[in-house]
Amino acid sequence: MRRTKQEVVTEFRSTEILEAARKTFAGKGYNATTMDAIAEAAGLAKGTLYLYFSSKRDLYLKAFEHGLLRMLELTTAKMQAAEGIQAKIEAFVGTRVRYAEANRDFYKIYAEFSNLVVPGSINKDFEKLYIRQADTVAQALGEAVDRRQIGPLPVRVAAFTIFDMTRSLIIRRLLDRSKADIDEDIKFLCEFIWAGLGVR
Amino acid sequence: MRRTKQEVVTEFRSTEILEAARKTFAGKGYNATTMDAIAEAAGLAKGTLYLYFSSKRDLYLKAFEHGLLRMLELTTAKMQAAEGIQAKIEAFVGTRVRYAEANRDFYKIYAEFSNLVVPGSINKDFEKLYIRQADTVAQALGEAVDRRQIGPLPVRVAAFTIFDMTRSLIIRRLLDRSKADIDEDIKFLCEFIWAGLGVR
Amino acid sequence: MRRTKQEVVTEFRSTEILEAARKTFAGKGYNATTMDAIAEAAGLAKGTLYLYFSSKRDLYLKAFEHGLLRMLELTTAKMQAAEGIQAKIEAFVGTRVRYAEANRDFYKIYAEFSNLVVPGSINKDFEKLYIRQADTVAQALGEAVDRRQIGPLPVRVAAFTIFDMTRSLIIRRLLDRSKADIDEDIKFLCEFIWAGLGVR
Amino acid sequence: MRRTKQEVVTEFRSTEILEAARKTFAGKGYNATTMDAIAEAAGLAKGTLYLYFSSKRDLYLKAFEHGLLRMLELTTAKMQAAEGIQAKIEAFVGTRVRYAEANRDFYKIYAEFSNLVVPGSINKDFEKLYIRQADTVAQALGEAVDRRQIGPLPVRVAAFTIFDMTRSLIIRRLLDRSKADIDEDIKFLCEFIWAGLGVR
DNA sequence: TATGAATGAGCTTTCATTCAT
DNA sequence: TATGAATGAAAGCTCATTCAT
Repeated sequence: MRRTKQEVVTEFRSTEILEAARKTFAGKGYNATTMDAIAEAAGLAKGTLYLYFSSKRDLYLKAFEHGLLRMLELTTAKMQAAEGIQAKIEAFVGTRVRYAEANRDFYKIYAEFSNLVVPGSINKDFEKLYIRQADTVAQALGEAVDRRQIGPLPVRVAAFTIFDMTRSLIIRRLLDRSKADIDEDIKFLCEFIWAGLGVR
Repeated sequence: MRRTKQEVVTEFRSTEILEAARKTFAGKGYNATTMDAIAEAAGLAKGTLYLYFSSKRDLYLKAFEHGLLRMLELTTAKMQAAEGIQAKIEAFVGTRVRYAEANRDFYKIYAEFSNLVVPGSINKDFEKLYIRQADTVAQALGEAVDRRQIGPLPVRVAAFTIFDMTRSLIIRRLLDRSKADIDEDIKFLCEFIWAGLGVR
Repeated sequence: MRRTKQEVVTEFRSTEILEAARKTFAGKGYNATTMDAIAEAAGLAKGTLYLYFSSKRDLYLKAFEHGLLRMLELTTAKMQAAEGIQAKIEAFVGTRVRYAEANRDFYKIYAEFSNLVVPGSINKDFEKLYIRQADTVAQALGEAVDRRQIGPLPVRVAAFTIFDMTRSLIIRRLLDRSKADIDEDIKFLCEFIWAGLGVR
Repeated sequence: MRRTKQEVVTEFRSTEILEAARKTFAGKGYNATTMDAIAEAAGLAKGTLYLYFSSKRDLYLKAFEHGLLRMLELTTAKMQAAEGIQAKIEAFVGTRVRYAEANRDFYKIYAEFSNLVVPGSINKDFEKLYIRQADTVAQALGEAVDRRQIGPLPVRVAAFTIFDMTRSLIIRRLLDRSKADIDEDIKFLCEFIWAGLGVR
């Protein structure tokens, strides 16, 4: 029982730090963010960060992981709840765009590395997550093909495409390049995707 | 005439340095690349770099600019040569994907900052270029709408979408996430886009 | 109480660094002194200096400021204690020459910039101090004139002259150009000044 | 004869460079002046400077030496022409203050190092010149004492004092600390000195 | 557990000097 | 003689990480 208490405290601290890290990284980007800045944002001493995270890189990854997993879960849940491939795609796009909109800090972190071509230590960790996320779409598409809801198509390629289109929309919105209403943007993208798939 | 000789030498050195910079930046990314590394790659002393470029940032931008402008020109040329919106889109996608494939170094540099959400001094320089590139598509779409070749649609949003989809494909290929043949990938994307636009 | 302990340690470090800086600057001059050299003299790492002082310029100024203020205070105090303009001038000259003699390191730093004609960022900081110091003499002279202790004279010009003569003597001694006893030098200068003033 | 022609050309170039160096050093000070800047001011290539002067330091010294020697000659000549110690002192002060006023560039260079206490390579070269200049006054004072024109006094100390007072006045004027007319300033100083000497 | 002072490798940039032309 | 491209040592400053308290 006492052990649990320990854990609770530890988790509380961790969360606190991750929150501060998220904000700071989102505001300035990975390189321009200093451990000092994160520590200050967390109201802790710099050394304390190292009690909970082994390095800046680790902290960055963890700060990002939490939000990513939540987005993943949310997306999966909504997609499962949806009936039919069209609804599932709408669920995928809509959930993600809205989640990013509601968690701009998180997504800014994500965006910074999400299509970094340069190999780097951080980069590798993202690869798996990327695949995993795209796979949720691939699976749905595969099922739809099996059920003859849509014609045959290269499932993985299509999934990647849909995934990337969604991410691009999100980034466009984050950069204020889109002045449209969020629902409009989502609607346009979904129809675009749907039409794109339909032809096959 | 003598002046010209000077210029030739200068341009040669510049090109040499840009080449080295391109490779080094592409291999390690902006932050992890040191001026030392570039100098070594160019077979020159570090100080020499500063005779041709005023700062690391400048060198980075220039290394990238050349390739970007060529890609832009190439794209524009091919699009103008193409008849009809479908052919134009194919020209856009095909030219860019092939160019990136043939100039992986260049595109890796480009990718690093192309969707950086974090505000930074370098970032701003990219904004204009991004817009300019997407506009080539927007223009073509606009004309096509005017000529009733395609139905009415939000031209700018569609242009951004097409632009982003192309970039995403390129990055996917750069990251070896796509195992498909390049022509296949292009074909799939073009059809997807075309179908996506057609629905409207 | 704990806070105080902190402060004591911080002040100790600061003093330590200032001491090292003073010696190094005095030995080599501002430009030839490197932060590395100061760090080594202080027995600390280079980065540590920046925990206490924001820049080389800041460190220089602070190293110099302390001594200057003490000299200023001392001079003012001794002048106030003295009765009559002659005694006040003697106090001014004597205090300063003796203080400089006892704090050669400090004065060497001071001398480097004390009459720098070339405009520079550091230079400006000295201008005010110069004026302030000369004004202590100007005030005393003004009072003496009011009280008819000395005849009418251009108070500010005279003050600057006295101030500069004192500084020149100090520098002469610092450069070992004077072989005379310190009291002799002071006596000669005071009589010279006094006679110079008397004529008017 | 041909040799002479050579020399003339060489001297012409030297003078040209010295002129440029003088201006540049005067404007920015020794450290902030780059060889590039001097070369540009001289309308020559950087490498050319090294054909005439062995180093930056050498150039600096030479740029300064010329003006100093002229000032020395002028001072000596005027002093010799003057009758009586009072007139000689007036000649000394007046000549120098006016020369400095007419050659601000030169004097700014001079001032930068004229009372630099920090030992440095440049510094030593100044020592001899300083002594030599002060000695012109010492000599005149010595003669005056011998001829009973003034009472006995420590000749060297007095000479240094007069020399330094003159320099201080010049610097004060260069720094715009004096708003007085040049003749007024000279007159005040001469009277001050004369009275100072007279008492003995 | 929490601290934050201390570290020092590493960064970009400058510039006096050299030397092949 | 004149050039100016090339050099490379050296500078000031930053910051992730450590560790004694």
